[in-house]
Amino acid sequence: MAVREPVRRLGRPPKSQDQRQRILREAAQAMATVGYEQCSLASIAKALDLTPPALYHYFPTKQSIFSEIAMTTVKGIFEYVSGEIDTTRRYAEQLQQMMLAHARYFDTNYWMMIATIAGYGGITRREIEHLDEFEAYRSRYEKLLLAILRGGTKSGEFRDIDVHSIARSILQLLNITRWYRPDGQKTAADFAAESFDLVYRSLVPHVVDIPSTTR
Amino acid sequence: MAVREPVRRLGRPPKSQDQRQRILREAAQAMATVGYEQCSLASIAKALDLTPPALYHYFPTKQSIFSEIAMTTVKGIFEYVSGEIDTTRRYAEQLQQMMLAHARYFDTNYWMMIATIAGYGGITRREIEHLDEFEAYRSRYEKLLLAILRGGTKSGEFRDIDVHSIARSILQLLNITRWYRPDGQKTAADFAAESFDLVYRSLVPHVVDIPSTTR
DNA sequence: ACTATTACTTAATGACTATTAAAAAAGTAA
DNA sequence: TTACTTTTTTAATAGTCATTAAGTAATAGT
Repeated sequence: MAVREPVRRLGRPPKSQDQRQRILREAAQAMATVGYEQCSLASIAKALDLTPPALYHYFPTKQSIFSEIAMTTVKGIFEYVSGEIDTTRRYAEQLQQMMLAHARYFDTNYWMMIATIAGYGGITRREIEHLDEFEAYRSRYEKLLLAILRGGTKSGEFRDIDVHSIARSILQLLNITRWYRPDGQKTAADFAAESFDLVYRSLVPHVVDIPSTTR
Repeated sequence: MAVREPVRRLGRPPKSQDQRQRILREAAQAMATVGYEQCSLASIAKALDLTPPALYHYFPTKQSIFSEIAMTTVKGIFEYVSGEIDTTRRYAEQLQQMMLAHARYFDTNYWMMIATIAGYGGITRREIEHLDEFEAYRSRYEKLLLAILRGGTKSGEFRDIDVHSIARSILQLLNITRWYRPDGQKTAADFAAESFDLVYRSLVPHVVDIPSTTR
């Protein structure tokens, strides 16, 4: 280990809550970048000019850091997006509002979102504290989307669709972790607008011949 | 360490190539299930009734096992899918052939596909041997899709689209690692058929009013 | 039966990691 | 200055993991 220069001492130490937030933000970026398992507490601590045990003053375990990131994110996106939908408007417009709001949250909470998706998603789910609460928010989020799709279908605004199938596709289109980069030309909202365009054109009731399956 | 019962000795040892394949298949499932970093050589070896160092008789490093999985997969899907496209047909049908073939490959090479996507994808790419060759296949695969979309656009079969945007969306829809489970009701081909329906309806040239953006 | 080769084994190594223990430093309030 | 709390440190622990070293058993060719 290289010799460390004397640790920076501010005139007064930052308030506990500030430091907690700094740790969460740094951890989110680290976990998003290299994944939960690969991200060591040492790397997080180093980025904050701390030593690993210092983190234990704020969080009991590494897992609890991730849990807080995931819970904050799933709760945050649900509350933000549901607040952005104007239920007095047409369903198509509600769907647009939802997709764009989702993308805006993605834009402004990029690392937290990626860390959550990367850490939570995948095939086998890691042990997450408050997993049931997490799932509950996720489920409510999906119901929000399903309600819009059902409404539009019943009112005749959309063609007769399998709402679960379409909802799955929409969520898949919105989770653009593979393509979106925060330093790229397009914002997540740009991608979402394209996705909405794709979906909306497909939902409009029109008789269309599908090529016969050639399996 | 628990005492191990005497190691099983087959009448004759399996041929080298068979054992290599067994290792690759077992490793793919392990990596797909828990992720590359979390999957230990010990767990792979144990599932094959071997000890970890035995794997080094067939592969020089853990990374090389993943590399072979990833290369086999990306090469395999490209060759299979490109062979399934009948370029004498209409572009819509070619697109359908491509999407369904992709899904069929997904169905029959499930663990390899998931291991490849999970291990390769994500934000930061791990060091992969022959990364350039891997990328080349991936790029050719995307070009296959772009060619179909461009053809359909120029021939007037599709409306005037941003082919890159649509291609991105289609690939996003096809990589259904979040929803598809091999033990579920629907096959990957079922999901792909739904996705094709969604995309195709959207590509058909029709003037459609998009709700005014409410950003 | 002898030899070379293949396919493994046991045992050890070194690196890394989350976490704990105990103490030092810094800040606050009297 | 003194006592107390908060924050962070150094040092140690216990575990896991990929990888290496060196030897052993089984097989095939002669």
